[in-house]
Amino acid sequence: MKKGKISNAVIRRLPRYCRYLSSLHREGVERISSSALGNNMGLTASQIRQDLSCFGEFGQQGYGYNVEKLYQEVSEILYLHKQREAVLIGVGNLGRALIQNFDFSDSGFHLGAAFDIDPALIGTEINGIPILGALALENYLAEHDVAVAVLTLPGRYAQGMADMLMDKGVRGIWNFTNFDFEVKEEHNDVVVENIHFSDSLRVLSYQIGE
Amino acid sequence: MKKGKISNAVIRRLPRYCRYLSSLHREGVERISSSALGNNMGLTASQIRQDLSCFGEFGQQGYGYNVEKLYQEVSEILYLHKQREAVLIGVGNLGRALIQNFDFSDSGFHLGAAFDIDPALIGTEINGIPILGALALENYLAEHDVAVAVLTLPGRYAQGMADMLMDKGVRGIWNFTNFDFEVKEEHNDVVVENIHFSDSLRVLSYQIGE
DNA sequence: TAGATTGTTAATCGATTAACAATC
DNA sequence: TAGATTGTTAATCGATTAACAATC
Repeated sequence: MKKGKISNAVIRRLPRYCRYLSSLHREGVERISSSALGNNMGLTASQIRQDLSCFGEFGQQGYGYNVEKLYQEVSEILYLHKQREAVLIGVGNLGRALIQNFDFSDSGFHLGAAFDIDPALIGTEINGIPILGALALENYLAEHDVAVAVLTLPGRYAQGMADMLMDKGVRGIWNFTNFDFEVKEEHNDVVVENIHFSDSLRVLSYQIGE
Repeated sequence: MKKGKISNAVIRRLPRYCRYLSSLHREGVERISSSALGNNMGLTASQIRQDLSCFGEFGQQGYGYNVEKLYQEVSEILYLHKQREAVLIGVGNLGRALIQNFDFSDSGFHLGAAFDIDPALIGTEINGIPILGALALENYLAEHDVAVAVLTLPGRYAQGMADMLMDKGVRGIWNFTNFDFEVKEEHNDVVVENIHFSDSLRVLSYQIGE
């Protein structure tokens, strides 16, 4: 798996490849050409070959790609087979939805604990995940190698929480608050992935018009 | 507000401009130059001026942009002042989270009703929004001019539901299922905006590595 | 072998950045 | 007026598409 500098555009397509390949595999499809996959996904064959060639040579002339093998390759490129530690901060409706319905292990993470300030929640479990008090967080971070924190707390707490998490060595933040927090110079190796619901709906609003 | 063909890259930045301008306005900032805004947002001054010039001339030489005015302009470009009708389909954890916590009117929509198949939910209200039975949906769509449907149901129902919605004239679908449904040729004017949680976390997974 | 399809190099297209005359 | 900053045109950079020799 060679890696030069992979462009963001390519990286964002990888999870889609993953999903399509997985669904082809489930349907029992054994092999697929770049052009067939392109038709499926609304991409050009060229683009798919170009994308994949960033990471290696996974196909065979005259044959195409073995679906299962390519799926495995892309999964590994994305590190989906790992089990890095994650915590979730803010057990409101959205936090609870993620704890109950989202499969973290599918994306290479193990959700070890969730944190909240509500005394009624602290000490309980949801879907087998312990809910701990916010005061226990720093200690938890010191004792566990937490790679990623999921931020599902009210936006006004996002900056302070993010600062603390980064100071404590968290390497990635999956941010669901509607706030783009600042990342200090010293933490510019921390990866932030934002899911801004309202930005998404506003793009839809623009496109619908009227 | 002139509009040629606006690129997707530009459109996706508009909601961010909106958020930053709104926060500047709240902080009492009256005017801002493209370079100052660029520093704020991590963009170049050129890019900001280029982006805005797609829609008109909102600045003034030697002065910059009036924050409040520009905010209003961008809001209008995004149609945030409208109140188009929306429905939500699938009142699980995520659906409930959106109904309770998400401000649709902030993005130019009014959430008129939510739909589910759970008899325990049907007939109740959440946050003032009536929860109706799935069987009532077609009738509801016939009687209301529903612009957008929010899909928060299990992925296996996404395709069937999307087909029905598009047949009934819905113009946009905000898709939270982890499934990219097909859009029939006859509906290629329907706008689909996907929020794929797992794609997002997998990008984070890739970037974190190890 | 002939047909299919890859990986890669070259060509094109589009988006970002730089430069600058216009002007507040 | 002098300084600042716009909107826009031109230059650059990067990403997508096309072409094709290599080869299964």
